[in-house]
Amino acid sequence: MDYNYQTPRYLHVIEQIKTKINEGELEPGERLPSETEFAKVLHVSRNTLREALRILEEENVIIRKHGIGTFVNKKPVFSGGIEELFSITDMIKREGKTPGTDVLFTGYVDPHSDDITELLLDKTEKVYLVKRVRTADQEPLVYCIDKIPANLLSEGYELHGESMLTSLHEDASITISYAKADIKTIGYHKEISEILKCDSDIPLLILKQVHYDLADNPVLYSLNFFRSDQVSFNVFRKRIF
Amino acid sequence: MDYNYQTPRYLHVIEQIKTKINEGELEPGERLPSETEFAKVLHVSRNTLREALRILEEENVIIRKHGIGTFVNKKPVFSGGIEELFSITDMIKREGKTPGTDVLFTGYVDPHSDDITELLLDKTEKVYLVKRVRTADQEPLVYCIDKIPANLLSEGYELHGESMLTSLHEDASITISYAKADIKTIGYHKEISEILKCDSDIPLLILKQVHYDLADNPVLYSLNFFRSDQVSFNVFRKRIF
DNA sequence: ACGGATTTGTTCGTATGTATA
DNA sequence: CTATACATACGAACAAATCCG
Repeated sequence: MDYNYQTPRYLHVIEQIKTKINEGELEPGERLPSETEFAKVLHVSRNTLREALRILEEENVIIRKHGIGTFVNKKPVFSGGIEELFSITDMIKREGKTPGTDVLFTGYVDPHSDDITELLLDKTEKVYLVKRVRTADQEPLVYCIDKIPANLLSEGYELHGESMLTSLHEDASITISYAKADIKTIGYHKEISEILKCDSDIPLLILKQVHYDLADNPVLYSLNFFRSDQVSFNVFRKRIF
Repeated sequence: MDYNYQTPRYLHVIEQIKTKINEGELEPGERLPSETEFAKVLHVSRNTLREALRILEEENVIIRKHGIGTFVNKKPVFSGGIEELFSITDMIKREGKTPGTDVLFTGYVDPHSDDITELLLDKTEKVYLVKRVRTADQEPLVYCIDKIPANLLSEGYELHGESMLTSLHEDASITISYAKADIKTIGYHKEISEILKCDSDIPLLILKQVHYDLADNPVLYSLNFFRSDQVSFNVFRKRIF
């Protein structure tokens, strides 16, 4: 056998499989031929095919199930048109999944330096802090930290329901009109990655937001840590001449 | 000494230092007191201070120089108001840095399956491929892959200058009016991370864009891999009721 | 409840091309 | 040029999970 490594064979296999998916020969959810069979069809060894499948699984194109088979992924990647401010609850519903919430902490705490800067606080003002994990079909999707200046809330305020935006509107008469968002990423966070059941090689997408009410006062500072294998953000960018 | 481990002491130290920076007591570029001196001021051991400094360095808040001192970082983080479509050249200039480009490859190649999908190509149509590293003050900032359908370009087209948007406009009479962008992240890419001189623990921010001309035809498919310690994206999000 | 068939997961051995010192 | 390490490719055997009669 004469080899030609200018482009490795498994990359060709990846291209072939992706093409089959794009052309509809393989449809989302459909099972691929078994590895031995598929290897014959593609004229490569089972190992080479497996190397291609390994990468495609990493890219979330396929899902492999031990003892059952390999399937084309249903593109479940959450994706928001980010210019529109929506709640995470809505984002999950929009994908046809069921949103859930694990509340990890609620209470009034001293503000950090970032909080003071972003929410224009006094050092003496407390903030109402909520830490939650939001799930889609029981799977953890995003870790949320929300902070609200205590003086904007009535004494016994507690978050009700799942959506912070809705709860603030209905229970605290605070209407959020826009937010300034900052999108960043970190590789691994020993606490948060664990909570989201993320491997160390899956980075986290961070959405750091300051929300403003109708009078342009900052009322909610939130940090959302998304599993980056589940989420991407869309933006429509207009050219300004 | 009675200890209180509900929150570790170095976290308090981090807060104190960040507060000093936010309040202007420590200005960007300024040198911090020496570690021994600073430790006395903050009433912690030098070890505790060093743990705090280690984390602040990781967060790009300070820079430590062996034998010289510790300095407040100049917040050189590139940050784009992403709804506005600008060239990377402009983005770098806006930060007051000098843009540079290392061209790694230009030429006509067969399209991949993604290219065919995004640019609505035939399998037979070639694409003009450009791979570049864009630098700011000589430091690599972003790895760019740009693809243009060959049939949109005249025979001898070559990219001139630094900005793809400008070159397309002036040399190929193609005017880009908007783009659909997708923001993702990956943890490590053995080829690209190396080119950008990224450690394995610095993830890459990916801006995947399809650019359209005035007649809504897709004309440019580009992938930008940013060093995530240098870049974040801003978005202004409006609430839609 | 059991066993056999199917399928993916794991590991070994061998060989060849590529890159580096 | 040689030596070495590494990536790529193939084949084969067995383990583990699943399904079905």
